Amino acid sequence: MKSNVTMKDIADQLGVSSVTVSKALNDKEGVSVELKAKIKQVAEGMGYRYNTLAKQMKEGLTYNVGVIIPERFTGLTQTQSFYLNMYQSIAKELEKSGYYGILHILNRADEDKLNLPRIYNEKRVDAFIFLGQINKTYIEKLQDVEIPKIFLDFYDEQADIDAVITDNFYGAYEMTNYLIKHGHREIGFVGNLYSTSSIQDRFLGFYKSLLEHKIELNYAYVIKDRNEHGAFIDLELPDKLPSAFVCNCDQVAHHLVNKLKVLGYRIPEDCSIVGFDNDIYATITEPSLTTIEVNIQEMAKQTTKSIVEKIQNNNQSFGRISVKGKLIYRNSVTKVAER
Amino acid sequence: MKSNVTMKDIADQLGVSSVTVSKALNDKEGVSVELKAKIKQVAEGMGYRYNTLAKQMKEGLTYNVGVIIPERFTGLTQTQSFYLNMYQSIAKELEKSGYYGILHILNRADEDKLNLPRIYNEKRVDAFIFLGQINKTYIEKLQDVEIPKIFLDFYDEQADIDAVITDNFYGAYEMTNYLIKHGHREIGFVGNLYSTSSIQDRFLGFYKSLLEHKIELNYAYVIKDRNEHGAFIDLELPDKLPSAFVCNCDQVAHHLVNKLKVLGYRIPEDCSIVGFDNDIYATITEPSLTTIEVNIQEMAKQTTKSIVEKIQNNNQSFGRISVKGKLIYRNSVTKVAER
DNA sequence: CTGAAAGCGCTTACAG
DNA sequence: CTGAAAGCGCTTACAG
Repeated sequence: MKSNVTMKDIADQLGVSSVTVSKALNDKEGVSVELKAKIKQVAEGMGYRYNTLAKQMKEGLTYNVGVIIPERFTGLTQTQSFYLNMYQSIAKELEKSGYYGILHILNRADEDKLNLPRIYNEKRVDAFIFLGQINKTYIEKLQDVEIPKIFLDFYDEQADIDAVITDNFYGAYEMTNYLIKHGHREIGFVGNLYSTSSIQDRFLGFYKSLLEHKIELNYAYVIKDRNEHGAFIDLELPDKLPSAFVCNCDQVAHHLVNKLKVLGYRIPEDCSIVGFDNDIYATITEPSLTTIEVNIQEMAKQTTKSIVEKIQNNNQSFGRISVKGKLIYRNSVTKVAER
Repeated sequence: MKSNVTMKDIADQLGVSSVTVSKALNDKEGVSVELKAKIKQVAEGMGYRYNTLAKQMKEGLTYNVGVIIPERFTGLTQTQSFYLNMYQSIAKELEKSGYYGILHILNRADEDKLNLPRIYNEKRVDAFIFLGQINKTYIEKLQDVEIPKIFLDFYDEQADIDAVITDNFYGAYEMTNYLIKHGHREIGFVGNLYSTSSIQDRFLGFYKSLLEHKIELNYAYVIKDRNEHGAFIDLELPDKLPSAFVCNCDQVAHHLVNKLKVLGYRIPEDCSIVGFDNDIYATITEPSLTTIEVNIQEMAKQTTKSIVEKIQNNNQSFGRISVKGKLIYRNSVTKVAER
């Protein structure tokens, strides 16, 4: 069980050349069936482990993909398991294709100073997946990056970079339709419209539903949930509450429900509330939240498929892929009360 | 900005040798200050990126560490962000030392069939961190693995493999002391004693506290929380409730609180309950849970430091490192009621 | 201070 | 079917 057994060692053992050993172990043409079997058997016996580095060097490919998550989405504060779950799914999918995902947390300083990850400068990865919205200026800086890259869970219209996103627009649209079907006409939205493209699109889907139903958008009902750094802020409620709120995510819906309960409102009797994401906050909220489930696995699958294709086919562009979510019906919505 | 600029290209550009370029870029001795500056400048100008593969191959080291998490700890079911958080901390720490963490989810089939991860057979990693308890037989199989390895968050007495764990024993001991100080004499424990070493140690810390206070252990108060596959089961409560329960983790404490509330008990007035981990379940439970905070960052730091040392110093052994947790006081404990 | 030579462990043409 | 030669992009002695 020596650790540094090479093909040459196996070759010497059998009195053949290392070329033949290479062919045999890789199941390539040009080795007799018997010799191939013999070689494999000896390799096994000698405890041979294939040295990927040599192949990588020959090809100039690492078979690693960098997955970059901005630090602000990863705080050790309980939340955001969404991104880690996504990373996990990606790691699994990549492995199926013979690739490996290297996680890099992009800290705020590097993001501000436009420092590219070291894994890039050391040629440790063949491509990048950016998971979670990054700064505008950093996105511009990415023009310099000469390997394939994909945005995941956000996109940028300026930069011509392929993206895989959840169908935020349609999800919020469907959700709002659902509320309207329940008689709601005064519906608020909770989220900072200038924070991320996801929130923006969810807002626009919400707005589209209002437009279709000829319901006027009341900006007094649009409530900011976070500051420009993405940190949650205290929710400022309007004097008069709408009969329902569409929240841009479950966590904020959770905050809102708790805040309203403290103020003496009953949910959903006095106010219906819906979330987005179907993360842990959807089920721990009392009442449990009607929400949109993001299809993490499908998103990971699409992302992996696309990035592998880009690596193998000359970085071809595919544009933007929207992965549909699914409406999950729970207990935070009721028919609008007669007033 | 050609992508495949090599040291040779830089050398040719300047009419020097690639050896000199190598020395200059690595800040080694033997290049004049002016030439070094010149070389660095030209490298920058040509968009040179260092090719780590060549160095890796020369050294026979990848500077990658495999982090293995058994699948059962990662289910996409909301929970277990603990392990992913730990992985994230490890990835960060490794990067500080010039290493990168490759996540591999060990699925049940591979675990049962004793298949070693492909990253091992392809020599893609220099060492392994096993995060979360694995099968006994798989642990035995690890004897064959000829690179450094560490167990994280569990250990095995048979296998002589170094481990970093949270101080389960002392944490539960302290917690139980705390309950006893509040007048509790009838205290239950919730957890399957045969499931993991963590649960066992927490139980034993709990038991030590009872012994020290001359309180008899009542097995009717020891409640199983999961089956042998680690899946949670329905909690079977004793006919007469103790005045307090030490739960082996926050999630189970959360279940227990909810179950007792449904049965009409008030927490903590009728029964005090404490958890372990200080994960999201500790704060979402109503009342919030008094618990032990596991120091994820410190554990990640110790693990990384140890594994890097093992890689660099001939796999030297360091035994077992216990990282102390911290008692977090919340609202799920009260003085025992007079009966 | 500078560089020619050899080598890390494979694979890819190409020749026999 | 089998193998000698060259090369992937560096670094490490060693010589000048």
